[in-house]
Amino acid sequence: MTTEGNMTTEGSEGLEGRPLRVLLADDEHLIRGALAALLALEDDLVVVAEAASGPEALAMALAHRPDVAVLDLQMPGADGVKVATSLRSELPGCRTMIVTSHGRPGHLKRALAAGVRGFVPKTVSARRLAEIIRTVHAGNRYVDPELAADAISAGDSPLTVREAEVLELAADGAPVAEIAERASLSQGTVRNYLSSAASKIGAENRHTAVRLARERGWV
Amino acid sequence: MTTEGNMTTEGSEGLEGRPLRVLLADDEHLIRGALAALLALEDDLVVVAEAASGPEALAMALAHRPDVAVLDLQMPGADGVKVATSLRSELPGCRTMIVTSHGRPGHLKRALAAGVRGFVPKTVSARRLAEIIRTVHAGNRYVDPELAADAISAGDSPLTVREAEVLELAADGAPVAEIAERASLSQGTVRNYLSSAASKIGAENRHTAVRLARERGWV
DNA sequence: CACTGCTCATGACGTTTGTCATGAGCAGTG
DNA sequence: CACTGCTCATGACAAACGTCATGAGCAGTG
Repeated sequence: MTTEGNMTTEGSEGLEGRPLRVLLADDEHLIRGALAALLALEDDLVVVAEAASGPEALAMALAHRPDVAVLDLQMPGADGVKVATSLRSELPGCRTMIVTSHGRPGHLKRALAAGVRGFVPKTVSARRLAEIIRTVHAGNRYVDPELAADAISAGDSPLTVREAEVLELAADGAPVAEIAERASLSQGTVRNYLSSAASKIGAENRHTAVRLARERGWV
Repeated sequence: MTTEGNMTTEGSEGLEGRPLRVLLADDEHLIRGALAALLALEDDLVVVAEAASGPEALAMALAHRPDVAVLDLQMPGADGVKVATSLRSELPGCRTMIVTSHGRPGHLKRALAAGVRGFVPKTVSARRLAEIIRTVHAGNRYVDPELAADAISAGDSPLTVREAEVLELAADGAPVAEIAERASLSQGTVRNYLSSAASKIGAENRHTAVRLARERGWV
């Protein structure tokens, strides 16, 4: 029922002698395999490589030189954006796009800065994903409207580099002393950064500040 | 390599006139659709319903009366375990199983207590998932070995009811005063509970305590 | 060059936590 | 019934934390 039949519309991109080569990177076997199966139904697409981690995705990309790399945002080793950044320099001809489960606004900015040309949540249908892959391959960009709206409403991070850095070190609930050591800063400085970051974010303490910054993709 | 070839052993369940009816619930369209496509390849399985949220899963189950409900752990509305609990009473003939992305040990216990008969991470292959669906339908249980090992090593929660309760209220970084108010306790009592919980868990402060308790599924 | 903003630091202050001792009331168990 | 363990509370003390004022060095901008 879910698979509407327009199987007849084959080779819409015209380059029938050279199908669009896709790399699939996602740490969840089940999803990756399922995705590969669905994309295989599109006859102008061919999945030439699969990867389950960031580094593996990179290696596979270099080995198989796909046209488009579809990267999961959260993967062990290196996340999708990091992989995209590496690919940009090491395999410039390869377009990159990110798929994500729970899209935080900030990641979109990071992704676009990394040269990613597509950014979609996993709530899209496979049919649509295939379309977007073609769009991206054609050199255009595609960003999920809802994700884009979120990113705009979340706005830019008001945090300075160090503030964000220190806040991130505070993420696991470590005491100031430990943060100071890990950041090679004095405890006083750490407290100052934490304090200003929290007040900028509008949080009462650093822990809620961390949470809010996470939600807005500022860390 | 992972797919050992026993394709020839078809119809192993014998009931060829009555294929195994499956309900699929996952909030991610892409994954759900892909999964449905993959399961459709197994000729003794048929996906009779799909749902994108907890309540929808419940409604769909009651409407289509599947043999097995495959539920994602994290869904909007009500999580997989809650749906399983409801199904247990409202549709006793339906076996339930949970698939999860990032399996926390504690969920397994909750799931088993809710009468769930299968618990697998999304890292399994579709072939294996199909096998497990059959296993579950046959009345047996299947729990991913790695997840089971994690659950065992994480052990039982050492926290008392109130300790866990207060810890949960502390989850979003709220100050003690707010926790006390929300729990209708004195601030001193809250601090005591927080303190004892943290020391039981082995954390230096309540924030890491919350994090660790979360990881172990104790909250 | 003056100006602004980020970085890093110190010292001081009051508040919030974590920790400990102590005790009362109230289940459930042997 | 004695015992144990959970619940809730209070008070007190030290340590950790948040906040503010202040200042030096250093990059980038107009």
